[in-house]
Amino acid sequence: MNPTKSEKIEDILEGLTESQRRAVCHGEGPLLVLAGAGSGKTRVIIRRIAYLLAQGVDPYTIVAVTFTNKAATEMQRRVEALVGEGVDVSTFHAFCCKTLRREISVMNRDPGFSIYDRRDSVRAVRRVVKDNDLDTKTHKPREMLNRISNLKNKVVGPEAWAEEAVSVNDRALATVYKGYEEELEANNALDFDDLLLKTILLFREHPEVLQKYQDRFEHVLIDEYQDTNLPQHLIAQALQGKHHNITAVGDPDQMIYGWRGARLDNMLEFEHDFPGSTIVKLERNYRSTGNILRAASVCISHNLRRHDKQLWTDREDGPQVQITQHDNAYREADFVAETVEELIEQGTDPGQIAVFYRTKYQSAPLEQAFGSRALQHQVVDSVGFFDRKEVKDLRAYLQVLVNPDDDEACLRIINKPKRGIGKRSQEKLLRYARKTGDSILRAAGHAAEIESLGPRAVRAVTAFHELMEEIAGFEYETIEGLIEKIVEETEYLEACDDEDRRDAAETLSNLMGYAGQYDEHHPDGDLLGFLEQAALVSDVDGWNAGASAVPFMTLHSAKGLEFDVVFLTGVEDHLLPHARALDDDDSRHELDAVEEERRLLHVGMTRARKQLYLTHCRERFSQGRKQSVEPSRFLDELPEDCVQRQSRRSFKRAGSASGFRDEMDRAIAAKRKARSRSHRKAGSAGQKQEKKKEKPKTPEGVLNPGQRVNHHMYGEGEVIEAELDGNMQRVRILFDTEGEVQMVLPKGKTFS
DNA sequence: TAAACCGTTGTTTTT
DNA sequence: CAACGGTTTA
Repeated sequence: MNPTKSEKIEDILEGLTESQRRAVCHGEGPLLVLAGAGSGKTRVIIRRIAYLLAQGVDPYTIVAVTFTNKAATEMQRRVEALVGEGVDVSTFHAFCCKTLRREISVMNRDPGFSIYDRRDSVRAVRRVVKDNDLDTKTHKPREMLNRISNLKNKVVGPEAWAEEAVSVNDRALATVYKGYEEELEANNALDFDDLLLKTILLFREHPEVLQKYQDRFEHVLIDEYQDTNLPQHLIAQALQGKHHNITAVGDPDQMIYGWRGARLDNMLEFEHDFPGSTIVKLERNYRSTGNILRAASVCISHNLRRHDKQLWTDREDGPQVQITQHDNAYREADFVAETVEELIEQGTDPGQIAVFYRTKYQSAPLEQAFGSRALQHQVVDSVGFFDRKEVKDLRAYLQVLVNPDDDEACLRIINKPKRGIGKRSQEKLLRYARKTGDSILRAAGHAAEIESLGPRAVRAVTAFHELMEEIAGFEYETIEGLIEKIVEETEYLEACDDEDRRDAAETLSNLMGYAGQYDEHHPDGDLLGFLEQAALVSDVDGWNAGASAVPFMTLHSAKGLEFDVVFLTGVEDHLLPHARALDDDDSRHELDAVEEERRLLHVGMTRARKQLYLTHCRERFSQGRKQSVEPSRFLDELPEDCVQRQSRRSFKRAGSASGFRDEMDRAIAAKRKARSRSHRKAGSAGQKQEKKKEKPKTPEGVLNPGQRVNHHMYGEGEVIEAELDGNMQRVRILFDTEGEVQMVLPKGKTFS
């Protein structure tokens, strides 16, 4: 057509192999790309979108789906860089959310719906269980929600389940399921599963709506197809129903969300579900060195339920995979920090090193070890941030503004900060609201008419209602500004304990910062959009990949990423594979569960380009007790020629009960020393400390505000703030030349 | 009847 | 080790 077109297409195909090209240039009809780890699958999707656009396809007719928002923005950015125009890329949940906001009114639901996270859902289920006079001990809300979620993932609604339920337990579940759905509807809320499910129902019950989308989407592209569940598969199927141009990319060996309903069958039966499909296999790995790739391939080859696939590389062998054993998690963390320090000194960019673990709580010792060496790191855990109580409180205020029917949110904030509306009054309010069919907020407006409320409660509830009216009337330019106003108006911070206030203030200022970013990037965004984004974040979304800091993340979050150097910690039985995968009381088969854990390890290993470290401990604290642990059974399966095994255990000195000296020992010793010193100095001060509530503001003899320090990297500076946090002290130091730095040190440790 | 207190519980991974 | 639920206190 025009002269730049063929140039563009040449650019787009540049550097691609034959099979990658076949996928990128595929014409009409369904396409399945079976792409092994590191075989360039994301690249293939991006180039394929770019290729379609270069062919003159209207971006509006393309829908692309990724696993996380982060991957979505990244994909959009990279397509734009190639072709100069982007397409809309989102996650399944975000896509469904957008669609429902537009269309849900045909199902007689309000488009301003709230999105409930797991915690909100558990609370709702608990209320339903109680309302039905069921015992929360025998009918645990968490478990019931899990079962409900599983049913939703199988597209089994409450009515269908009620027909199937025979046993007492199952019938109770049917009751709760139905009640939970009613509760959601009354609150005008959808849970995560509903975003998918209601979209399916929308398409099923309103063919005219479905047709609109089928007409529109000439091309449907989906990444990480191995982790899609049944509802997602059905949505994909529905969307491609007219043009049949679906591209699904994935790797069955990287399916790690089976517990969330991911179905390998979506890929394995792709040809059946999408007649006339083409399959392209990508088996060449461009990412990892030979040793890493071979070790990972051998690892995954131990899975029985698997189609054989041989990944190959022509890259050099590189260093062997290092497997090290340590005494405990602190020494393990110390080893990681020490090695990272060496790597950085040798010129490795900290952002090209990553630390993975199976469970989030494993991050604590690592943070400590990195903090004490002043190594820049970031714990990738956005969801954790949005789970903080201050953040959830403020979000609930905003949520009630947007959706006054949301009783869950309203109950959360009705007495936060404390304003004299206790449990009893809340119950009365709730009962009244149920009776009249009003929301809690509306009921609060008629507090005086509720006979059971005493005069004091009536005053408190009315005051709350007036406060909410006031907030609803706020004029605001930015969401950041709105949050600030709410914090002021509610005197939220003033009501916090002295001890918590600093933390709360910091959390809220982070929230405002986040809101500020939203304001900036979404000039015409609204509160609804902000809340939606906050509700649908994934952990990695908050990771600043450009920062020169070592990311710490779970193996699940690591999917789709790659780094030069990878540390995989806690490779122990009961952690990886996790204990929950080893006991078979679950409905899922034990073998399946263990194989999923093996895939998880495989995902972690294949993230590494050049160097891979697998670490495990002899002992680990779990449930507050020290327990001896065994190396992961998976480690035995690795081929000896690719790995180097090493014990990094400390030897106990003869005659000494505490032979090895690690950070903990040193910290304890320093603390003892400090205490005895303060005993001498302040006489009874030490005894006071033994009493219940006398938390010392700053640790004795360690770092105190005002103190001058000298750090081996940052030089001289002054301590601004120091506070104890469990076994660590968090300090803020203003360095003379380097500016303000926050770090976490083991209790009792100074660095000069 | 609100709020502080205490014991028990259950602890993977996440859109 | 936290969050929740029940119990005591004021």
